[in-house]
Formats: sequence, C-alpha cells, structure tokens
Amino acid sequence: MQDPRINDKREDILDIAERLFAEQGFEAVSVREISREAEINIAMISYYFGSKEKLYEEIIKRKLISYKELKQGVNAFDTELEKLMFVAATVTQAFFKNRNFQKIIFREMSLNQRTHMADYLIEHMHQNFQFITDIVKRGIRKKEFKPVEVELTVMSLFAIIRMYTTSGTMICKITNKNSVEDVYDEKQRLRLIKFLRDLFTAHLLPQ
Amino acid sequence: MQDPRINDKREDILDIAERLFAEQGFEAVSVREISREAEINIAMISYYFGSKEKLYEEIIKRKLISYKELKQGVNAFDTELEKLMFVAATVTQAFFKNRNFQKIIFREMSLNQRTHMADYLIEHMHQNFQFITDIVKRGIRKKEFKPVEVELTVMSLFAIIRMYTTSGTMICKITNKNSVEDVYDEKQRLRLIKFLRDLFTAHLLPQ
DNA sequence: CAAATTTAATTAAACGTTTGTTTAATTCGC
DNA sequence: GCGAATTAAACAAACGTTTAATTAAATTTG
Repeated sequence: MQDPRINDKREDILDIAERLFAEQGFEAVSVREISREAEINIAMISYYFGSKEKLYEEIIKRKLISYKELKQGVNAFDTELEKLMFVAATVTQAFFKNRNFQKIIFREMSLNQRTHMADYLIEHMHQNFQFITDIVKRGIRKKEFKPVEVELTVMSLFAIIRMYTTSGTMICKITNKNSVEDVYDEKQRLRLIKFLRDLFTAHLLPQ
Repeated sequence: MQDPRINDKREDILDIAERLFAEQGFEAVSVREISREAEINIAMISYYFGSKEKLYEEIIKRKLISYKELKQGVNAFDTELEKLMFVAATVTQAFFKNRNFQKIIFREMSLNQRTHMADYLIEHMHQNFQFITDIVKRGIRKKEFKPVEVELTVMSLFAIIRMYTTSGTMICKITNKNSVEDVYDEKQRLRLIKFLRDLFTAHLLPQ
C-alpha cells in the first residue's frame, strides 16, 4: 500500500499474464514472455509474486465472484423463475466481462495438474451450483416448476453460458460474424439471455 | 503394415499419450513421461511419430468422428425431432466413450496455440454443426418446431453434452457419487439422453 | 532544508534443470 | 548377414529461479 503506481504495475502484470494464460495455457507461457509483454525485467515476477505458479494463483483468486451480491439480488424477485433468470443474466454478464478468466478457470478444472487449485475451484463452483439448485428445488416444491432433473438443469445453464463465453472463434464462424468481438457485444449478450429465458421457461413451467 | 504387434505398440503409445495429454495438457506432458508410462525408449517416439507434436496430431486425427454413419442413421427417422434425438444420443454415446479425447479437443479449440490444428478442429466442428442446424431449420420450415434461435439451440445441445463429458469430477461432487466412473456408466448416459429429450422437446415443439 | 543513511525497486548475468530431438552403437528377427 | 527395432548417451535450447550489483525512493539525521 505504498506508491499506487506500483500496484498499478502489479495489476498490469496480472492483466497481461491473464491474457497470455487464457490464450496459451499455463505451461505454454514462459515468464520471459510475460516480462517481455509487460515490459519489465524477468526477475520482477519472482520479486512481485514469488513464482510463476503463485502469479497464476493470484490471477485466479482475484476474480472469483463473490456470490454475496447475487444472493442478495435474488431477494428482489418473487417467483423462482424470475430469480433464476436474474441469476442467468448476472452470470452471463460476469462471464462476458471476464472471458479470459473464464477460459482459465474451466481449463484448469478439466486438468489433473495443480490438483489443489482444481479442488479449490470445484469447491467454489459447487457452492454456486448449490445456490442455484436450491432455487430450482424450491420452484418444484412450490409447484411453480415441473419435477425436472435439477442437477442436469442447473448444469445445462452453466454449460451454455460457458460454451458461448469460451468458444468465441467457433461461434464467430457459425454465426458468420466478421470479428470475435462481435460475438460478445451488448446485443449478443441480450440475445443469449433471451434465449436462456425461452429455453428454461419452456423446460420448467408446466404445459 | 508389418508385424501386427508393432502397430499394437503404436496404438498403445497413442492411447497412453492421449490419457496423459487429456489429464495434463500438451505442454505439461514430457516425452520422457510418455516413454516411461508406455515402457519404451524415449527415442522411439521420434522414431514412430517424428515428433511430440506429430504424435499429438495423430492422436487427434485418428478419432475425429466420421459423420457419415450419423448422416445415414438419421434417414431411418421420419420427424425432425426424432432425427435430432438420434443425433443427441449418438453424440452422447461417442462423447462418453472418448472422454479423454473430447477433453483434448475442446481444450485445443479454446487455445491460440497450434492455430492450424485449432482451425482444423473448428472447421470439423463447423460441419457437424451445420448438419444439425439443417435438421432444426427443416423442422421449423415444416412447422414441426417453433421458430427458435437455431444456432444457439444447436450450440446448447453440444454445450450440455460437452460439459457433462469433460467435467467428471465436478459432476461427481454435485451428484454425490463416490467415483468419477459412476458418472459415466450406462444408467447415467441414458439419464442424460432422456434429459436432453425432455429439454429440447419442450423447447422445440409448439405448446 | 539538505545531506546522510536506509530501504525498496530494478537490472544483467548466471544458476542448475528439464525440455524435445538426434546420434551412433547395439540387439533383434528373419 | 542384412534391415529394422531398440538402446544409452549426448545435444543445444529453453525453462523458472536466484544472485549480486546498481539505481531509485523514502526516511532519518544534523
């Protein structure tokens, strides 16, 4: 908490390294490449973060969503469907905003490397899951929802948002967009949210 | 095509390397680890495959589904919904059977490494996408389906199967299974297929 | 306030490992 | 005894990290 510019520089390194890790994966990115891109001496990475792996862990932990606001946010809604749709919109927004980060997270969770990190992420994800699962279960109990497969339903919600978020080049090709950026503009975000609303409304509501 | 045992040994190496690449990612696996696990001399990898990267490419290309059978298979069905469900079941089966392979594929597609390989995979995936997209479009034209967002619908189908296939430890935890293997037994496969049927039936059919 | 001193930030160079690949010698099957 | 399969050893290059020296900034002192 000294010179604020020092923390700025630290944040710069974190941002640049995050991008590189998202593009290439942890092992494929060398500390030399990070230092080159961030225009710092290679020794500064050990100096700031201790090691390449600790830098990686800091990148991950700094952005893990605190679902506190989300949990408070849902209270504003009456029906479980509206709560669920609020969650879908919030998660979509967060994923759109931090696409590089999400790439790292989901790649890390699919690896058997750095198992303590994977365990940590799975535990975090599990809690979010549980929170949304409870909404759906409550909806079923109140007969607002059909008696669907709860776990698969919630998993599907994440799966769709995740795939859209992390498969930019693929979706770019499918939807005949010129640039990957076009896949993630405001219009497309709202389009995805509307789609999720339609899909899960048909799936959950009776008739 | 000489001594069949030689090809067996080659296949062994491909299988073992596939597992390692799926677990750890391309860069994290060393040729020494592959040779140790396969109980061969390290030089044999260059001897058989030329290089680590060519070994990797061979692992990928040998299992890319030929969608010929799939395209012929759908002809046995009358309605577009039944065709789509046949595709869903077939893809699920294939993904369940080759989980390690699918992990590699989707990780590779999310990386900006080995861009020619990623481009190749995206092109392949695009064709499969197109095939399924056509089914949905035909269903809409015939008024068998509601006028849904076609691309997002097809993407969702893949997204769900993919997430289920590649997030074993996660799903294991959510569903309170003891072992990851339990997530991928016959019963669970049928459960997932039934879920997909319910979800997309509600999404696609009028009312 | 300026000089002296301490602390922090930054650097170039070197460290010991590990990497993928190659070489040259040897073993094997026919 | 000849060609293919297999081996141990060596290769240069790249890796993450550390060192020791230097510059910059902050603090203390007279």
